[in-house]
Amino acid sequence: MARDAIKETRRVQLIEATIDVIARAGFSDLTLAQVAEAARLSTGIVNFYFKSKDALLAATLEHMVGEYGRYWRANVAAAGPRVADKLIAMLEGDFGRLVANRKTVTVWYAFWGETRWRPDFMTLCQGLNSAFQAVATDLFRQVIAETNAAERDPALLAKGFSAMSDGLWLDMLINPKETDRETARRVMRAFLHGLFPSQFAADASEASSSAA
Amino acid sequence: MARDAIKETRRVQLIEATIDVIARAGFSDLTLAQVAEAARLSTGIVNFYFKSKDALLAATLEHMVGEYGRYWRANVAAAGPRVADKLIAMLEGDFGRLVANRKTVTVWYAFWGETRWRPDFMTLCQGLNSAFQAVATDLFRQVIAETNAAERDPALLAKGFSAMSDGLWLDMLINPKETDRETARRVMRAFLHGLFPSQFAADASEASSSAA
DNA sequence: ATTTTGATTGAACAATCATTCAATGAATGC
DNA sequence: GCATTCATTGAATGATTGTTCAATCAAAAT
Repeated sequence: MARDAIKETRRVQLIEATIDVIARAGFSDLTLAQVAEAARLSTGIVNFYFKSKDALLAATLEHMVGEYGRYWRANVAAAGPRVADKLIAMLEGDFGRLVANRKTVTVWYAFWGETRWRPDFMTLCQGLNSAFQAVATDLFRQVIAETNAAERDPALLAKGFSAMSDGLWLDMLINPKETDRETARRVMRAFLHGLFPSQFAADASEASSSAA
Repeated sequence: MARDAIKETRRVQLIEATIDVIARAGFSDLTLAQVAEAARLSTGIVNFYFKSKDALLAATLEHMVGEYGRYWRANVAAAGPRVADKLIAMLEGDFGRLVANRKTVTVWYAFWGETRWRPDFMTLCQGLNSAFQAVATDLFRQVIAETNAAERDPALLAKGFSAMSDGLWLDMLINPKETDRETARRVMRAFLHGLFPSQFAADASEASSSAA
């Protein structure tokens, strides 16, 4: 492999190994030896490519934030033509296979659990959250305008929308038997339909899970 | 102090010290020496009252689950007379000073971040979640009956309600300047009012925060 | 072909920390 | 009072692990 291509290859290789190890062993049991082994490299390698274990973890979160950010932005951009379709795209993205799988959600919650004590983590999460909510707020603003529902507050709705998504991920983690991707999608759609029945279709199968 | 009273006193003392240390240092930096110091006892003490560090952490989560469980059940029981008032009580409880403060929310997320790899944590969180959602489902069922909204699914609404609450806690952690207790309450009320305008009052100040 | 540069290894080091335990001291039972 | 029980201490231990670095190996440059 060419020398100048190696550096980035190794960085990504180690970051992906880190994600694997977090998913398998958790944050508090993660060791650099495990990361190196998952990357099929030797133990000293991490400190060659990253200043420290903390730096590796920060780079890993940065990687995840970047990937997720590109993902949902692309989803919104591709959706349409109605504004409601863009909000649906955000919802569907959040509960699509690519991100709403057990491994990815596990790792997100591992990072969120540690964010409080790592300013660099905090900054990354804030950026992600703010951007997501800002776009959602703008979309809700347009839906509100279209439905002449001026009494509704788009920022509050966006916050609730975003928060419900994160909370449902937790539910998927803790109660996987009761909350899967499809159920989570239905929950989100139920709220959107309830708030703006003219913009968001009722889920035909909505009432079918009320056996609980 | 009487000998038989000491055991329980020390247990609680150590558990509360553990909560303090988690809040201050985080899960991954928590050491038994710190816990002992916070409890103003000596280093060996934890292994006298708890089988291991893991056992201490499990007992700490159990303590928090117990306290929170008694708290929201008491709130629901005391609220009324309308069904809607009981749901409002759940919401107000979740964003009252006692639980929706920075320290408590921090520690909850620290535990959730680790839950995935600790079956005992998982079981405790599942029980809490299930009970909360079961009661919320029952309350939504009654609200649906009162409003002749048979097309609504109470279980889905309860899941969304509960998830939004957890997600807003995360927002309070990550973005404390944009999301405080009062904002979170408004978010929750906005959704309830939007879904069942006849049962949940519109927040007079709802539209005042849309400057963002 | 030879030299130089830089990636990679893995053993060694130093620090941290959960756990153990012999010693201490205070409360309880007699 | 005396003996006994048991809570508590804090130093010692052993295991784990992040980090360093001298040695090795392969690619690039001359």
